[in-house]
Amino acid sequence: MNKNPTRKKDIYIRERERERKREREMRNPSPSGSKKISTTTPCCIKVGLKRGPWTPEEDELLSTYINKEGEGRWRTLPKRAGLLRCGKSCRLRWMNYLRPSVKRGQIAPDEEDLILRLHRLLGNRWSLIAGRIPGRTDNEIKNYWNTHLSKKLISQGIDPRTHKPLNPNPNSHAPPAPPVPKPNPNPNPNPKPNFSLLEETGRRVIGSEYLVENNLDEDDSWRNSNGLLKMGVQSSHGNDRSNEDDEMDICTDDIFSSFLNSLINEDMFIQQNQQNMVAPSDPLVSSLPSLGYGTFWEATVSSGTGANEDEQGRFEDRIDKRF
DNA sequence: AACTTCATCAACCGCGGAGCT
DNA sequence: TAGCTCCGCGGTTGATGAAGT
Repeated sequence: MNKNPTRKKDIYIRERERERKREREMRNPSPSGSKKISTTTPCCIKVGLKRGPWTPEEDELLSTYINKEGEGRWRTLPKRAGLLRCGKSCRLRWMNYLRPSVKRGQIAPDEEDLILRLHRLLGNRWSLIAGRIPGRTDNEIKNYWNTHLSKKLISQGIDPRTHKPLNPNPNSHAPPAPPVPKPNPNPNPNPKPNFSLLEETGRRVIGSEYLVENNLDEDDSWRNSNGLLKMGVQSSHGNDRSNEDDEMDICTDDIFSSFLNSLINEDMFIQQNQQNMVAPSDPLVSSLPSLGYGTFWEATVSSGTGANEDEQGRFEDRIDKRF
C-alpha cells in the first residue's frame, strides 16, 4: 500500500507541516490559555519518546507495572514504569491489547449481529457498543465495522450510516431521509454498564413490558417536559455530569442498560415477527408494522423506513445528550 | 520472481468534557 | 469564572502481509 507516488508526496508534505507546527509550538508556546494548548502538552510532543509498534519488552514493563500499581495516572505512568512512551500510547496499548479481559480472535456471528443492532441504535458510538460486548474493544469494533460490516451492508444495498436502503424506490415521493445526527464526539466516557446483553438472564423483556415490570408509567416517569424520553446514566463517580435536569437521576446504569437491552430485544422480536409474516429483503431494513404495542417505544425502534423518523431523530438526539 | 494492489488493524492525532485550582 | 491538566473518544493513518498480475 501507499506505493502511489502522489500519495506518498502528500503524506510527506503533511508530515513536514506537522513537524514544523510542533517546532513552532515548542519555540513559541502560545501565551493564551486556549483549550487547544492542552493538546500540545509534553505528553503529545513526542520529544525522545518512542512511537510505533510495541515490543514484547515494553508490553512486559507496562503490564507488570499496571498489575502492581493499577491503571490510571496515564500521564506519569510511562516514567514510573520506565517506558519511553507517552501516556496516551500506554493507555491505548493496555486498553486494546494487554488488558486481561480483552478477547482475541474472530468476531463470532452473534457478536456481529449485536454490533449491527447496536450500531443501528447508537451510531458510531464505538465505546458504548464495545461496552456491551464483553472482551471487545472499541478500536476492534470500529475496525471490524470499517473493514467488514460496512462493506457487507453496502453489498446488501444498505447504507451503513443510516441502515436504510441505499437506493430507495425512485417512484416514492417521500422526502429524503433526514441526515443522521452527527454522533456526539464525546459521549459519556464512563458508561460502565453493569451487565451486558450477552450476560443477561435470557429473559426476553420488550420495552413496553419493561415499563410495567419496573412500575414505570410510560406516560409520565419516562418522559420529560418536552415529551421526550428521559435517558441517561448516573455518573460512575456518583454525581451526575449534568445538572440540566435533576429528573435524570431516576435513570440509573441498571435501568438504562435494561432499557437499551429492551430496545435491542424488541427490535429483534419485531424482525422475527416480520420474517414470519413477509420475508423482508433484509432483516436490518425492516420497518415496523403495527403490532399493537401502541407505546412510544415504537417510534424509537422503527427506524426502518421512516414511519416516524422525526421521533427517531429526537430519540437519537436524546441519546447523544445523555451518554 | 518482481511488482502492484488490496485488506487488515495497531497506533496515532486532535478534540472536547470533567475536574481541579 | 477562567485556565489548566488529564482522560477518553472517534476519525484517520500507515506498516504489514496476502493476493493478484
